[in-house]
Amino acid sequence: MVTTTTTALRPDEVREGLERAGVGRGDLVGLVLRHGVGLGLAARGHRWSVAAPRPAEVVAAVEDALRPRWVWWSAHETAATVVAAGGRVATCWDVAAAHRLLAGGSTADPAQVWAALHRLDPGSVPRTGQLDLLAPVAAGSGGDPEVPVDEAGHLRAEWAAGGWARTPDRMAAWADLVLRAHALQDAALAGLEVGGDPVATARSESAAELLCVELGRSGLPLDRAVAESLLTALVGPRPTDPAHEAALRRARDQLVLRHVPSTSDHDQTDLRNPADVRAALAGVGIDLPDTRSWRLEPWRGQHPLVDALITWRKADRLVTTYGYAWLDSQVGPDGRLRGRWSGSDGAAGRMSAGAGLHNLPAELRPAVAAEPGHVLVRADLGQIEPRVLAAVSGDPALAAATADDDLYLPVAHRLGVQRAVAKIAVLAAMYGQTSGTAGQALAGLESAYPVAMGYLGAAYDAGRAGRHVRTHGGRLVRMPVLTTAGDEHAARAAVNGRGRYARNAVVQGAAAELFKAWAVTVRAGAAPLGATVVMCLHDELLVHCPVGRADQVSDLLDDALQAVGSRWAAGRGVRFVADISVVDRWSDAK
DNA sequence: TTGACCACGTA
DNA sequence: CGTACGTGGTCAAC
Repeated sequence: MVTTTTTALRPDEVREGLERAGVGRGDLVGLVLRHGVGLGLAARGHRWSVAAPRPAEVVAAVEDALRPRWVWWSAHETAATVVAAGGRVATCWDVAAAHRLLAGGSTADPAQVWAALHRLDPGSVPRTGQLDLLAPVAAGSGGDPEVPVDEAGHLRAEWAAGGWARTPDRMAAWADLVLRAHALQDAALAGLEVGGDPVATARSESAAELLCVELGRSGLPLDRAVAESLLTALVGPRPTDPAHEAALRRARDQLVLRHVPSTSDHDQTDLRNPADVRAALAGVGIDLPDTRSWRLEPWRGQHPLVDALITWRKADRLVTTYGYAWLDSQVGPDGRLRGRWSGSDGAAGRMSAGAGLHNLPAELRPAVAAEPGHVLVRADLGQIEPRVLAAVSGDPALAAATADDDLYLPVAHRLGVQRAVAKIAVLAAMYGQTSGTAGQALAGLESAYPVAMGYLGAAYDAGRAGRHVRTHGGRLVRMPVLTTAGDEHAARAAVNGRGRYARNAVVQGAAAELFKAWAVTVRAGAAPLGATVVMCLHDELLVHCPVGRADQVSDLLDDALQAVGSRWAAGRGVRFVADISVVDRWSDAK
């Protein structure tokens, strides 16, 4: 292996070096960088270290000329610098994302990943305290501190804590390490036995992490004036100062409290305290185990307190979570709502987002609007979970049903039941519902779609037994270790709960993989159209684009789905459908 | 200050 | 006795 380390290269010299090493489109290039310092690169047995205050410019030069697959420890760390500088790269490998796929869970820092790839005990990963940071050289655990791997085979804590950027040689070595991590991950993923293609999943998940960085930076376009007027209509005027805010709050509370009988201590009733609310309800003869809205709903009209309370809850929710404070803190001066995006939070690997992006109440959605000269192209996957079940289980009968735009119609026909009954039964099967009216049709499902039901049953059994499961694309979903409570009944419920969790995870997780593959394919095709993905919501995509590109973006959304679907579920004969519409406001669609 | 619980919005 | 997430409220234990 030839190894060269050079410092103080210009961007074009770096590109030339990579070209001479034979790096072309899609070839792997390990990348680490630190803004204000420089970057390390590694490819094909070579390493480079570049002193550059704006390393993103070097990345951009290489991207434009060579379009490699960038390999980084994590997009959130490395790509953030590139994206912040306005840069854009096409493809990548995110070691942290690949690790979460391989090993489950959410922790994926370099030292943990390295340990897992070398089958070292995660608990033995060397850690550095603050004192060690002050004396970095002393923190090593044997051997040459300029070698990133210690004698036990772990990454050195001092390197992992940021010391990798201390010298040019270290940056080059750190870039070389990330390439080695990739090679081990690639081999491990290729060896998994699942229905899908784990290496392809890792690539898709990597791009999704990159998309998350971009989503966090670009944000969701919001019409501030509309948001402002919606809030005024829903929760009242904008408070002028804290005293005014408190007065408005007391006035809102009073609309409920006046219905609390004076026999009880209604001055003491705190509407935000469920125990107080429960006591107040008891005072008017309504004794409930809790005060959840669905529990209150049947009592609507029985006593004015209940009605006032339900109304108050809704408004208070909006004021506290999506009120003017939210608008002021989360929406930038450019009218963009920015949240922190995560590519695979939680167990099943769905995307998640902060700043209320994923639970924006329907009432506020009219405020999500395209900018002047632009439109939003909205697309949501139809009946995604049963279609995914057909794909991952390989059930030919259920796959045949996906030929229909409405999958529940052929299922209902086959079971000899109404569509509504069929739908409930299918959902019940996927989510593990045991109570309710699905019983009869559920039995029909077992005989009509034995492969699909067997797939769900196997996941359920694995979950109950505490065995981890893998999704179609290869994600490990870990089963929690149950705390052995003394109560026999509670223990049984916990075991069954874990079974439902696993049953749901293999469907929800696979759907998340398909969705992300779709989203990143759209991302790739959107760029040349001047379009950007601005929202991902489990089965729904919002793309912001110039008015004149709307038709092309619509086609892109459908084409991408067909391409991804046939690759992701090759040979399974499953059809995926999307409802696509061009709108000015998010709320205009459906 | 932190973690538990409640409650509720989205899929 | 469908699952998942994020957020913000109160309360009890620090």
